[in-house]
Amino acid sequence: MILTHHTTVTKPVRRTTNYQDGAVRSETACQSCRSCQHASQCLPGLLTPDQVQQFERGLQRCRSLAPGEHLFRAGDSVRSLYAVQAGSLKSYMVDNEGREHITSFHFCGEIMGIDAIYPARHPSSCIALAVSRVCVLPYATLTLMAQKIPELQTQIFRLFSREVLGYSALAGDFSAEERLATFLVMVAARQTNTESTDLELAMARQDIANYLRLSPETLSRILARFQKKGLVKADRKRITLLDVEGLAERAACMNPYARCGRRHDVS
Amino acid sequence: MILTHHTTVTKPVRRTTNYQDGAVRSETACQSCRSCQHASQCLPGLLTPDQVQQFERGLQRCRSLAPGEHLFRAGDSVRSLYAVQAGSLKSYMVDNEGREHITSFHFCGEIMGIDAIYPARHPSSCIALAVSRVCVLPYATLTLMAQKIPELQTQIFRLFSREVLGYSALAGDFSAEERLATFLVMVAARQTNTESTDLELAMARQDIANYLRLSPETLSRILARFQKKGLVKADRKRITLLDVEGLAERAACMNPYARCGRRHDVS
DNA sequence: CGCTGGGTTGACCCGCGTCAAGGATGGTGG
DNA sequence: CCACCATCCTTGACGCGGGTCAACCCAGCG
Repeated sequence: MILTHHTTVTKPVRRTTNYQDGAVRSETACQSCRSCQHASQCLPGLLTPDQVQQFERGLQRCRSLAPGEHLFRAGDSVRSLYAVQAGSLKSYMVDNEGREHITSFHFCGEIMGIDAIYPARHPSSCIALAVSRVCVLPYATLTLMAQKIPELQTQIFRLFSREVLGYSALAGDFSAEERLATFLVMVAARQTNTESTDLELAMARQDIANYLRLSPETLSRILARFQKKGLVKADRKRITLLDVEGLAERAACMNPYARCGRRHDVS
Repeated sequence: MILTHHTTVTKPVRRTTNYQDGAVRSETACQSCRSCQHASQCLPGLLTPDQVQQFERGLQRCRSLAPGEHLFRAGDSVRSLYAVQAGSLKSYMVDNEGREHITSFHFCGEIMGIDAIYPARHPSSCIALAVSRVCVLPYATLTLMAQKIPELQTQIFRLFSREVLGYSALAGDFSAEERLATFLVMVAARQTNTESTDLELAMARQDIANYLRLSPETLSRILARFQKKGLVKADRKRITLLDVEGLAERAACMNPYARCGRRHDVS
């Protein structure tokens, strides 16, 4: 599965717009959800073809980003949520010590900006890791449509829930090895349209380490250990999961995308 | 601010119901949202009095829980979400090593069960820390009402967003001291109806430590350190924040409930 | 070529966990 | 009312996992 800019990012009629903030952004007419291979994991996931059409009428714009380009920055007011159509991005916050904390990565079919709704401002910044394209989902339009299309509302709830779930998987007190294993298994599970265990990660080791609360050195060492044990094969940004079962074991089964679902009791 | 069972938990007409699973639960007619002091932080937050009345008609039941009683368990299917009306609860997951991981605490006015929507089963268990009462929000009813009352839908989105926000605050790579400071400041901020910095925590040190990914011993030591520095006064479960400003500094300003909102840029 | 920036590896060290002992508190029964 | 016990919390001694620092490697690129 390809996550980097090698993903087919077709570029339809482009126009540039001058925004209030002085930025010049490249936006294009929106791709049809019906032709989008990630639609089933995304907002239109539960909609009938008619409803998809109705949904699409509300979405006018997409936005293309170069690697390193910001989609939004912490402090920006929320006009829109965004869905990843191609490429991948990361959200991060900078604390008052100046340290960067990556809070999540965003892959195809995932929604960005959910954390901004409550405070009405983006608490985190979002930046493209590779050439990416995102669907712009004006928040006002989105809520209106969710009002009219029950299945859309349902799917929004589901995707918000998925977001919460993603956080809780790595929130616990796990060892470095467990966190990395969880990360690998989860990223593989989040790939749409493929059961492939061949990951082409767009982010740098540094970013993965930061996200997993590890130093790059530790990440490197553990990856080497996994490789020695035959769990993965890592060649720069291409990581192949050779033993998903073994990784899932090490992940302490905290991957909510593949949760076993059995009951756990505690006194 | 009182978080334990000392909170006034009035007990209206009670009835017991035999459920499919064999459990006998104590449920009572629902308290009116209009008489609930946490309503403004909760689902009815944005509703007009008329809409609140409409909303209340959809909610029939409350449920009372004794300390240590489960509201739901991991693996249960989702019939309802829940709102905390009195008391406090914790959500936890047990990994396949048998270790418990507390994913969040729930205080008055907060919604529980959000993480269960996507997988349609509860990934986590939820247990009362003190005598508590929760409003039962049948999921089907809730979505229907959100369809009819736009402001309710908006508030649901906001509260889901708040949930995401809560996770991201502690997700980063922070020191033990920073995490504890963040926790204290956030818990204080989450108290409804009071600006008090006097917390009566319902959970044991053990639980706080687990939630913060610390050993109880480390938690104890850091609390002692904070006390020595005059930041807090801790007497068993009663913790008084003496220097919120100083705590917020140490929290690395990652408290999303009191976020400064200034722009942070990274290369 | 040499430069640059990311990735890896090794040596060392520190923060926090672990283990163990010793309080404090509260519940229970006599 | 006190004796007893269980549970929770605190404190100290020590060890380990993972961070830090530094050197080196390696690919890509001008």
